[in-house]
This record gives sequence, C-alpha cells and structure tokens, in this order.
Amino acid sequence: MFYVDVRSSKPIYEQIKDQIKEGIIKGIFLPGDKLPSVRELSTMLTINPNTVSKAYQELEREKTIETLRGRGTYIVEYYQPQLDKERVDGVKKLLREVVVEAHYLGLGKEKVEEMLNQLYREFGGSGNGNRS
Amino acid sequence: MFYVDVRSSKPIYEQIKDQIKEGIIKGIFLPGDKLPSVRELSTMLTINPNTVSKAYQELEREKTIETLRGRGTYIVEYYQPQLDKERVDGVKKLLREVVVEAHYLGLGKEKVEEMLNQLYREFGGSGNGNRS
Amino acid sequence: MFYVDVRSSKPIYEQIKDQIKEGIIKGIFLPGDKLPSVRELSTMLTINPNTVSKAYQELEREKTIETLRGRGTYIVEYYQPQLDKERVDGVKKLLREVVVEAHYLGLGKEKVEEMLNQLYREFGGSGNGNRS
Amino acid sequence: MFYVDVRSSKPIYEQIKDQIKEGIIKGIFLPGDKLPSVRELSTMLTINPNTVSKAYQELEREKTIETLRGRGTYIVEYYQPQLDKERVDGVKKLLREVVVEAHYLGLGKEKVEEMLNQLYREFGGSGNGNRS
DNA sequence: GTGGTCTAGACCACA
DNA sequence: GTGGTCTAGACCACA
Repeated sequence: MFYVDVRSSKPIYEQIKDQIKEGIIKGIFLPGDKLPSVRELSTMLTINPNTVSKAYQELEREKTIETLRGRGTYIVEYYQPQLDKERVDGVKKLLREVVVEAHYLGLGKEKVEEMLNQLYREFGGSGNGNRS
Repeated sequence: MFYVDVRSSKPIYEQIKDQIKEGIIKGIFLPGDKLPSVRELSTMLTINPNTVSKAYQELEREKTIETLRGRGTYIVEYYQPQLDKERVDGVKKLLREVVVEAHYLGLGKEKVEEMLNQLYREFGGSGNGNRS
Repeated sequence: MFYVDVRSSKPIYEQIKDQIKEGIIKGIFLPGDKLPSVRELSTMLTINPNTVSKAYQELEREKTIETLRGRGTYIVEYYQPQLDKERVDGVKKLLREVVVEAHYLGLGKEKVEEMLNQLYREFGGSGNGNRS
Repeated sequence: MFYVDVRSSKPIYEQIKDQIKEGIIKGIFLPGDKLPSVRELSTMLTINPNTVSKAYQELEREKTIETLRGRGTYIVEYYQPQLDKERVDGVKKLLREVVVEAHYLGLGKEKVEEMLNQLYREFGGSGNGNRS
C-alpha cells in the first residue's frame, strides 16, 4: 500500500501525501476510511514518526484528512474542492514546466496530451473534484 | 529581459534556466545568440555569480547552450532533442502532480486541457522539439 | 442537551465543561439541578467515562458543581465568584490573543466590541457573576 | 526582545509566533525588517532550531513573514488581512471563552471592556488591520 | 550562512 | 493507544 523511495529527491513526507491523495482519487481510500496511525505507518515504512506526522498535518491543513480526538486519522467524508488562487497558479506553473521540458525532450503537444489522457484513464476517467 | 523572484520557492538558478529555455521556444533567443556573461548577468540581477554559473552549467549539460572558450556563451546552433528516459519519466511525474493537484482544486480534465492549450498557444503553436 | 465535536481541536472534557458553564449562565441549568451521572453522560455521548469524569472533577474544583456522596452531582446552590489571580491573568491572555488574531484578520476594535456585545446579549444581558 | 517561558502550557513555537505578531502591531517590527535567522534565534533562546523553524513556517503560511532565498526571513512589506471565515469563527469562540470565564471570576461586562480598552491602548490605539 | 528535511527518541495531554 | 511538542544533531540544496 505505502512505500517510500529514499533515493528520490522528493521529500518522504511529500511522497506520503501524494500516495494518499492519489489513493483517494483511485478509490483505494474511501471517504471515512481510517488511515494507519502515525506510529503504525512509521513502523511500516521504517521511517521516523515525525515524518508521517508532517504528512498528516499538511493533509489535514488541506482538508483532505481529519483527526478525530482519540480515534485516529480519517479520510474526510465530504471533500470540498479548495478554491485557492495561489495553488491554481502553482498548477499552471507546473504545467508550464511540463510543456517546456517536453519540448526539449522532443515531445510534442500530441505526446503530452497522450500522457495526460493516460493519467486520467489511470485515475478512473474522473479527476473532476465534484464527483470524487 | 531576465528577472528573478527571490520570494519564489523555485531556486533562482532554475528560474534562470527556465527563462532561457522559454525564451528559446518563443524565439526571443535564436540559435547562435550570445548570452550575457556570468558576471554581467549576476550583476544585472544582483545575485550570486555562482547561481548564474550553475544555471549555465546545467543548460550546457543539457546541450541547450554552449561555451566557446574565451568567447562567451551561446545558444546552440542545432539543438538535438534529448531522448533521456529519466527526464521523460520526470515529465510524467510532473504531469501526474498537475493532475492530482488539479483534482483537489476542483479542476477537471477539461480545465487542465484548456490550460495546456493556452500554454501551447503562448509558445507559438509549436512546442514540437523537431521544429524549433 | 449535550454534544461533543470530536473534530474540534478543543478537548472533549473542555467542551463538556463549557457547555455546563454556559448552560448555567443562560439559565438552562439552575442552582441545585442534578447533572447526569458520569456513566449516563458518557453513554449518551459515546465517549470515554474518564473524559466526563475529568470535566466534572475540574468543575468541582472550580466550585461550580458539587458531588453528594451516593446521590449524584449537582449545580452548586450558591456560586461564589472565584477571585483567582492566575485565572484572571489567563482571561487577559485569552483576550490578548483575541485582539492580536482579530488584527491579522482585519477586524478592528469596533468589530471586536460588536462581537463582545453580541455575546453578552446571548448570555442574557447579565454576565456579571454577582447576579447569576 | 524575544523570550520563552518553558513553564507555560503554550507551546514555545506559539510563544514565538505571538511575540512576532504582537511586535509587528506595536511597531517594534516594521514591514521589511529582517528577523534573526533560525539559528541565531534558537541560540539566543537556547531552544532547538526546529522549534524556531516551525514558528517561522507557520507565520510564513499566514503571510506575516516571508523568506527571501539565501537572504533570510523578513516581515512582509504589505500585509494583506486574511479573510478566513474559520479563523474568524475561532476568534469568536475565544471571545466566548473569555466572557464565560470572566463571569465565573466575578468580572462583569464593564471589567472585560476595560481589559479590552487597555489592550488596544497597549497596541497603540490601532489594531485595525488596514492601518498597521 | 540560509532554511528544509530527517532521524532517534523523550515526554505529554487526551481518550 | 492517539497525536502534538520538543530536543539534539546530522545532512543537504541554495546563494
């Protein structure tokens, strides 16, 4: 279920965040599902509890998961898509990087669109915040 | 021409790389054009020369620019799209991040495609490495 | 009558304390009224009995309620306002937090005063310990 | 300038946040002022750098301070009051606590208003987010 | 020098 | 058992 790549340049807590966020989109995690406790997950991944904690805290700030007192951490029941102009701008900048980098790798628009379609297929055709 | 945003989370040397790479795609820099020297550019931008140097070195490694000993740094005459599996994988990962983040911001596939089209329009309809 | 929000960052035992204390001010609980037993309340709220116990113990320490051995827990007949310098300092610190936080949310003095007036209206114009 | 009370129940990183936020309101810190580096401040206070880092990161998230790459951390030039409904609700809840607690300490509305006035005097009559 | 990430591990409040 | 805070200290990218 969870894994970490210690060789990756992406911080471990980001890897965990991503896996949870992708897992939700793919339906591997359902609204209301309980996540492993900080200690459990840190043991499973043989990483430090603080690292898991940081991932959970950020996801909680993004309102993707929530902590119920003494009961543990859960996928939120109703995710409310965040209308955050700054984050939308961030996505645009990421996409711009994709386009530029693709260009220098000799990948044209069609190829990028193909990769995009493949991703949406992987995520179950959905990907629309309103229907997850 | 060049600018840096010290508030950005993107490293300054990356910002410089991006500006040169985007400038080439947009035709602002043409093959054979001379770039400012490390010293000139670092003075212009009031940043550390090492930062400019790092940007140039990486672009050189990517064969986007080349340094002629004692004559300065130039946009390469004939850019050969790099078929680097690792970098292609990197682009896919970036795109994956775009899709996931877009989802949580309530942006569906159509919206992402719209952003993509807009970017390709900005870059002159091209974007295909073979025709730049 | 009672409710708990397990999503809240406020400890459950504090939530219970607050509800009882507010209930007294609003006249929902009258001097001499019997409170549900620890067991009853913990069952009603599906929470840990220790949590209810902790709330009752603290209220008892504050002399807001009292336990009659074998007969249950009651709102005290005559509440004697506590002149506890430490707690007064605590209130001042809370109010200071209110003012600072309000500032950063763009809420000026007038707005804070308005919120304060609204609260005193809700609590029945009173709020003076000597008349409750 | 800075101090920490290790006996306080308020986390140290919160104490640091508060001191910076109050310092800005009082004009002790001006827009554009440089804050001590994480290491400097942690040495000054003989606390762990991570604790200072956490305080800075949260203030940065609240857009009160900002990090300039390689230059350090600064008070933002133009603070934009955050219109965050949740945080406003939080302030209301804090104020409600103040009122309830004041009641049980025998402090009436007038006394609370007096404390409020005193705080606004301390903060320079202002306290309006638009004029700081 | 600057902040960011991470580990190992302790201690605490809460339930 | 649950998450939150903190220390001591290492290592890294960036400037």
